[in-house]
Amino acid sequence: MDDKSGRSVDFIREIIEEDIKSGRFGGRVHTRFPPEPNGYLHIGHAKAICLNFDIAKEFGGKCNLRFDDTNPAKEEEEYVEAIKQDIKWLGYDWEDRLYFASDYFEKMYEYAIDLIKKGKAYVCDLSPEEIRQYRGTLTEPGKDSPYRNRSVEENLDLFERMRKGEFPEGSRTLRAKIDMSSPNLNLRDPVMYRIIKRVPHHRTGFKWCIYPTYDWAHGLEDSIEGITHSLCSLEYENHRPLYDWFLDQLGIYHPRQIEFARLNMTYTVLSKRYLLELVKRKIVNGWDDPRMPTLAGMRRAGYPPQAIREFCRRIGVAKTDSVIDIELLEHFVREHLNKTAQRRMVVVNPVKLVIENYPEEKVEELEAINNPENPNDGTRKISFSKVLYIDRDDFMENPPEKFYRLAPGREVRLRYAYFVKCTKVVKDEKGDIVEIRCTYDPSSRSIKTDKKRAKAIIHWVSAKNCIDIEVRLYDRLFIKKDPLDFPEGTDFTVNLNPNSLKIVKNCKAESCLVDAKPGDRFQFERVGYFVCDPDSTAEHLVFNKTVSLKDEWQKIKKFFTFQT
RNA sequence: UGGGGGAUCGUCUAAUGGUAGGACAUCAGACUCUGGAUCUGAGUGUCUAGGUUCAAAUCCUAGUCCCCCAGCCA
Repeated sequence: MDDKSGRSVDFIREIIEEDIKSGRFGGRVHTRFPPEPNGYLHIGHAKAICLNFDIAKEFGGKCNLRFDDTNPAKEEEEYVEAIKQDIKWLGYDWEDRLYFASDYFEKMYEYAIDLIKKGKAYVCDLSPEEIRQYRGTLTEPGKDSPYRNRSVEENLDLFERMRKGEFPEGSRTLRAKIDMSSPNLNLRDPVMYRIIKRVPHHRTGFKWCIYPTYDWAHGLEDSIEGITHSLCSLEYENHRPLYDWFLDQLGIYHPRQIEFARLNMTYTVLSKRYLLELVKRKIVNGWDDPRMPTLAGMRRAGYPPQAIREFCRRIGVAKTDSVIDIELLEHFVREHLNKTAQRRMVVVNPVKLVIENYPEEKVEELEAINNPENPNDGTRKISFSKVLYIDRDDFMENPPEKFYRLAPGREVRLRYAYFVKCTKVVKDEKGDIVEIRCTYDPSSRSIKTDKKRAKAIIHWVSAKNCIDIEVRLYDRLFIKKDPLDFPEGTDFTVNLNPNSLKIVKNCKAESCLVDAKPGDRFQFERVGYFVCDPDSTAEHLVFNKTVSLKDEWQKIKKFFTFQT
C-alpha cells in the first residue's frame, strides 16, 4: 500500500468500488468475520478481522461476527468467549450482529431437501475409504457412486432418517451431484452432510446428528446474512466454483467470494495445529503465553491493539504468498509505545554503586520526565542517595573501544542526576564484582544549567528507596526464520529458542512503580517496553518484556563476538 | 502429470502504456541527559527470452519458478 499518498487501494477495495458503481448489491457493503471456535485467534486472524471490519466501515456498511460452528468434534465454548474478547480488545464491534452457523441448521436442512428435490443431491452409502477411491486422483477422473442415481423419494426418505439418527456414524453422507470427472476435485460430488453422533455440539447438544460441511454451509451462511463480499484466504479459491454452484442451484441470494493471501510472519508459526501443539505439549504456558502469536498472547506481552491494527493496515492485502518480517510488527509496537508509555528506571541485573564523596544519610529528590515524547505526562520525583544500583551491563573492567559506559577511571552521567567517576572495583573471593565505587561531581546536577556533555548516560535506582520486582524477559519462540523448516525425522521443536523466557527476580525498580496495575505499559529506560502482568500482587509485581529498545551497543557487541 | 492461483529492492507493497516510489530491515552521518526517539543520506528491485510501441513492470508469445487441491476439517 502506498501509505504516503493514501490514494492507492488494494485489489479487494477496488473490486468493491466497482460493485458499488455497478450497483451489483444495490450499493451495499456487508462483510463478516467467520472464525471456527476451535482455537484462539492469532495475528493472522487479526489481518482478516481488520480487513473485514475496516472495509465495512470505510464503505458505510456492516461486519458480522459469525461463528462457523459446523464441526462439534473440534469446537468448544471456551473458544467462543476467548474469540469475542480478543476481537473487542482489538477494537472492533459487531454490535448486535453475533451469529452462529448452528442457528441456521434447520434452514440449511430445508435447503438440502430443496436440492434433493431438484435432483442435485443424493444420499451415498459409500464408506470414507470408498469415497476416496471413487474420487479419482489429480490426473484421473473419479467414478460415479453406485448410489448416485437413487430416486428423489428414496433420497428424501434416507436423508430424513439420517437426521433422525437411524444410521451409524460414517455410514452415509449426503452428497451434491455435480461431476465426478471435474478437473477440480472439489466438484467431484462433495459431501454436504456427515453423521456425527458421539459428541455433543457446544450449542445444540445432541439435537443434530448430521452436520453440514464447510462447502455446503459457508455460502448459505453468507447468503442468509446478506453478506455482499465474502473475504477468505487463497486456499478457498478452488472452492469458489462450489460456493457459486450451491447458491446458483438453490437460486438464492448470492454474495461474492474474494480470496486473499493469509499472513505469514518470520520466526512465527500461525497454524492452529502447531499452536495447539505448543499449548498441549506445554512448550508454552497456555494460549496467552506472551511468546504466542495469539492475540491473547500479544495482549499479555503488552502489545497495544492500535499497533496491531496499524500493522494490519500497512502490510496491505494481495494475492501473493508472502512472509512478513516480524521486525515490521515490532516497529509498530515500538512506534506506539514510544509515544504512549511512561518511562521508569529499572535495573534488571543490579550491582551496587557506592558514591564515596556523597554524605551517608543524605537523600535528594530528583525530577524525571515521564515521557519526553509527551510533555502532558509531566514529571515525577526519584530518590537519590549514596548507595545505588546500576546494571552490570553498564560496567566493564576492560572495555573495548566502542564501549562508552562506566569503567575504571571513566566518567558517565547518571540519568537525571550527577556525573560519577569510577574509582575502584570491589570483588569477592571468587573474583566477581560485588560493588563499584565512584565519586560524584556535585556541580553537575541540573539538567538546565549543566552543559557538560556525557559520552554515556546510564540508569540507576537508589538502594535505599527502591522496590524489588520480577521481570520476565521474553524473546522470540523460535530461532529459525521459518520454524517449520526442520530436518526429516525431527519436528519443529528443534527450532525452538532455548532462551525464549528468562525470569529475573529481584530486579531493582524505582519506587513509584508500586502503583502499577496489570496491563500498565512502561518503558524501562534503555532496556525496553514492559507491561505489568496479571500474575502481579501488591507485594510482588511482575513485568513482561514486550519488546526491547533498539540497541546500538548490542549490535556492536554482537559484531565483536563474531570477530573474536 | 489435471485444475486453480501467483511472481517488482533482503522483506512487504505502489506505479493500471509515460521519471520504478514508500515502509521495514541494513549501512553511514547529524542531533540527543535513553547507544532510545528524531533528522539527513546511501545501497539494493520489475522471473527469463523474444516481440509490439516513440515509450513496457504494465500489452503479445514462449518458457522458468513458487503456492493450493485427491478430509465425512475449516
